[in-house]
Amino acid sequence: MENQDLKNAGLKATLPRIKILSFLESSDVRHMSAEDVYKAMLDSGEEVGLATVYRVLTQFEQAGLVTRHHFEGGHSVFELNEGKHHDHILCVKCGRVDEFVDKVIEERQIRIAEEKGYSMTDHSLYIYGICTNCQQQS
Amino acid sequence: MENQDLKNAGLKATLPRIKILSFLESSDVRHMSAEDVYKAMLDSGEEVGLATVYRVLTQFEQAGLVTRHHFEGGHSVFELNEGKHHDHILCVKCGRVDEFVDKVIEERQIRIAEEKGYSMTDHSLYIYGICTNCQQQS
DNA sequence: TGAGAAATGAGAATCTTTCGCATTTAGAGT
DNA sequence: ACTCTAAATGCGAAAGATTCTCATTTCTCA
Repeated sequence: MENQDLKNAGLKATLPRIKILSFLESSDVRHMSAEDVYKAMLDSGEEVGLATVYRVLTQFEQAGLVTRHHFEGGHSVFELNEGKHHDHILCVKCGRVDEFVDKVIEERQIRIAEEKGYSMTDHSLYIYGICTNCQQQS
Repeated sequence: MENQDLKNAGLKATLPRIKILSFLESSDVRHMSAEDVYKAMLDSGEEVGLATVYRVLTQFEQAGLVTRHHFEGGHSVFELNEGKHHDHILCVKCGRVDEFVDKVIEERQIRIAEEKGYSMTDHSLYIYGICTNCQQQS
């Protein structure tokens, strides 16, 4: 039940939060902008303000329920955290997105932060390329 | 001479472009937002519009003279392309930026792209954290 | 069930970036 | 050097994303 997930995260179980969380969990699309979520709320007849969507997503991020990605074009997308951390590799032609995790890279990043005197809070790695399908076409 | 650099890049050698390029080349700060460049122009008494700064930086990017980075907070910074590739580690409190290169990570990335069937064209890696100075303050 | 704290909605505000258009300028040809 | 035309600029307006303000509503838990 979302109700409990929210409380565990230290958030009051309010209607907008429940609606948004359950929408994120039920959607097949994994990466959504705040606007996307807002529209989905309206479409399903819920009364939720855009400002609230932003607030809630930001809280979810801080609570570790979702991850925020800063893609090109100056807008962010949110992704539900299910399972473990991962990075992304995406096709510059068709937009396909795959995920991966690499222990070696994870470790090196921590090492680098240490060397530079930083206390690492987060990191983001995107590999851009052309996927198998698109290579065969051109 | 900037004049020739611009022509080589296929751009008319106009006053604003020359001013901006030579400013980028002479500054010790390597990462600057459009706003930073704009202010610098005003400070040195040049009459350049903010819109022009954006246009020029975008053209420079397309011409390969600078690289645009999408940092957190929804604003971009530009960096003059000199020398070799590198990644960035930045402080989420004060905005300080450091650079690094890690052979191991570079190699792993290529390997991962291969495994996933991608032909890698590019990649971006940002580590976020709190720098030495900011750790001591709070 | 009621009080107080926290959350929400709606629109205004902010911030970065882009557009539209009248005016100016670089650069090829004379 | 001089002129002409396309390209570039400056300015303010506009757009898009996100945040803020504050009056009103909703949770929580005693």
